Amino acid sequence: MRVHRAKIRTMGRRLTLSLDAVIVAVTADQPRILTTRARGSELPALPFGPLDTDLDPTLELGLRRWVTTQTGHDLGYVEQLYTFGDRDRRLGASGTRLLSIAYLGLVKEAQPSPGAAWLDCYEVLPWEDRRAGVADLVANVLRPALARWAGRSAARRHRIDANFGDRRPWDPIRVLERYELLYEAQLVPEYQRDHAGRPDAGLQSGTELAYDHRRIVATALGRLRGKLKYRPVVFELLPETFTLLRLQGTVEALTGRRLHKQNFRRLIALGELLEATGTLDHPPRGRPAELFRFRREIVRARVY
Amino acid sequence: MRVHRAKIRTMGRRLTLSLDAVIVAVTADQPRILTTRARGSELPALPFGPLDTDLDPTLELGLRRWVTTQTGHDLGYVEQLYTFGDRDRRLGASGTRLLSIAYLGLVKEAQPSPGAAWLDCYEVLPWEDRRAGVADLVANVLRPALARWAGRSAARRHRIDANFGDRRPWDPIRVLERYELLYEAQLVPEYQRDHAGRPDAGLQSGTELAYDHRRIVATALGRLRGKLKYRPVVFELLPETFTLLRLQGTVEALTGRRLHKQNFRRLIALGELLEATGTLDHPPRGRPAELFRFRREIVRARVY
DNA sequence: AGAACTAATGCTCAGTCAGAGCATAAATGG
DNA sequence: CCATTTATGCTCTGACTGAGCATTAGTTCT
Repeated sequence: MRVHRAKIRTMGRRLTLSLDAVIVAVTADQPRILTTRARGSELPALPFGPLDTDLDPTLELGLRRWVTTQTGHDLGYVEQLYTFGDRDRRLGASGTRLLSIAYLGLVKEAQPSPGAAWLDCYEVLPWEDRRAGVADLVANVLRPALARWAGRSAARRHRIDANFGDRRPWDPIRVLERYELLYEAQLVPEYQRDHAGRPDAGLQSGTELAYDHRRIVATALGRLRGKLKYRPVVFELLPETFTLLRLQGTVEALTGRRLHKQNFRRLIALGELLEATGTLDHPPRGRPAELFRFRREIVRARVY
Repeated sequence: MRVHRAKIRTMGRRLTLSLDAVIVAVTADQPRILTTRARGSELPALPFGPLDTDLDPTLELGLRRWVTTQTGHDLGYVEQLYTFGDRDRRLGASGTRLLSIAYLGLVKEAQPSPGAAWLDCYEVLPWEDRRAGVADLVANVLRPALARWAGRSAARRHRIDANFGDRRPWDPIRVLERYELLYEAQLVPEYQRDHAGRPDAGLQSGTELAYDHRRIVATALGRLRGKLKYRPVVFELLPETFTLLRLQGTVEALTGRRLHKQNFRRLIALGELLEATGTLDHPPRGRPAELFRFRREIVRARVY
């Protein structure tokens, strides 16, 4: 099979087109993303593939095709995220300008795939996990560093307060905004983009990804958190049957927040999206929980 | 100035890259979009321009550049919408495959521009305007036609009910879903895409746009309606000072729904986004209203 | 000046929903 | 039987929303 890699040509200068994938799974109440070791780079990178103009009638089908062939994963839910095309984006050290159409894909299981590895989402964006309260990283590292960056600027202080302050309720959706603030404050470096300087030495603000892939992951997480509220996409990440606790744990993993158990169940009961199977799940200890199934036939608005 | 049009080349086959713009203004409580008469086509089309890989460091700046030079409009708020790249998308009758990165742009005034014309948004998507209740078009034309299309299919009936039924509350956000349902039911034709047949003769379901531009407009309207809820983007469409009624009228124009006047003002009063100017607006008749100003310095969540 | 008109503005009330907590039931292993 | 673990039922409160009633403040017409 001959794959036709799309190339963009501009008066002799070339652009390369790629379909990037943020493939998300949740294992043991921990969101993970699929990464590859790009050749040449020591940093993990998102998997990407070319658009084959002959094989792929649509962009999304192109993405599904190469993800299936390259990683063996079958994407359930797929959604286009954003198209990245800044001039700084290049493939190699002196490669062509790179245009990436990024997609979010959800998969059920976290089987390891050859040449790829699952990376904990909150290793990449540690400040986004608030399940155990405000992370130490935020309180002890990021806030002081941000305050240093802000100096006397009222605008900067205000922005920091809006994004990382304790006074306002923390909005899980605003992943990208928080990331961009940290980026501007030079606390999260990006390949080829941090002309303004390297981050503070010794400042460990999460695992770095190749290129601007951490930014893409931030976009994906924000979008996914937004979708959760009004679309039943969690079930794409869960097996056929599951307990309510596991469902709650998965939602918590994605939103990065703890939920009130009883209220969560109340919400579930109100929407009629689940049906009990009658079977029980037997954990090593404690009272067994009933297994539920997602009623795919009901596609209703307002889920969670 | 030499403009470098980006071309995508794939093993000899070319793709063309374009930056499409849905430029929205609101005049007299009516949302409008900027359209051009594309050469060769008798249908109005969205304006689009090339990415100049030399001039444009980012895609968004590329869009801003050509919109400013071609239409004379200065875009305030700009947001990337979606990248369209289906195989069927072509420029001319036998042109190259077209990859379009679509943007939404908001402008304050609706000055006419040379070679372009403002087109009423609800001429393109008439079923989206519910300010005067459910439009006649929906009740008398679309619903019967959809029912005919559904036949005995329970799934289709269910989808119709979810999108155009009266039983559920109508969700302004879901513009694209409604459009896609109508498209599948062959009630809104798309250039080069409606292989399955032309729409019912005599069925007037809004003004047709060239290519799949009506779909892009639907994407834009849905996104804009979504943004309104949690970002103060309305003010990009309003002059420096405005009355509360005008603000409400603009929001109503965009969401396609009437709002309760007193409740709207209550909401405005709660968020502290506006400040009174002390000046009064003197309409031809009736009590004058106070003019307000958007406090740009406050960028808070949850607005209107 | 007074009436008619237009729109701004103030206030209340009921319903819905989210957050938080109290209490109890059911199953398991020791 | 008891401790442990988790499921499950129920209540209370405050915030917000949708809807309506009532009044006020300017303008224009007569």
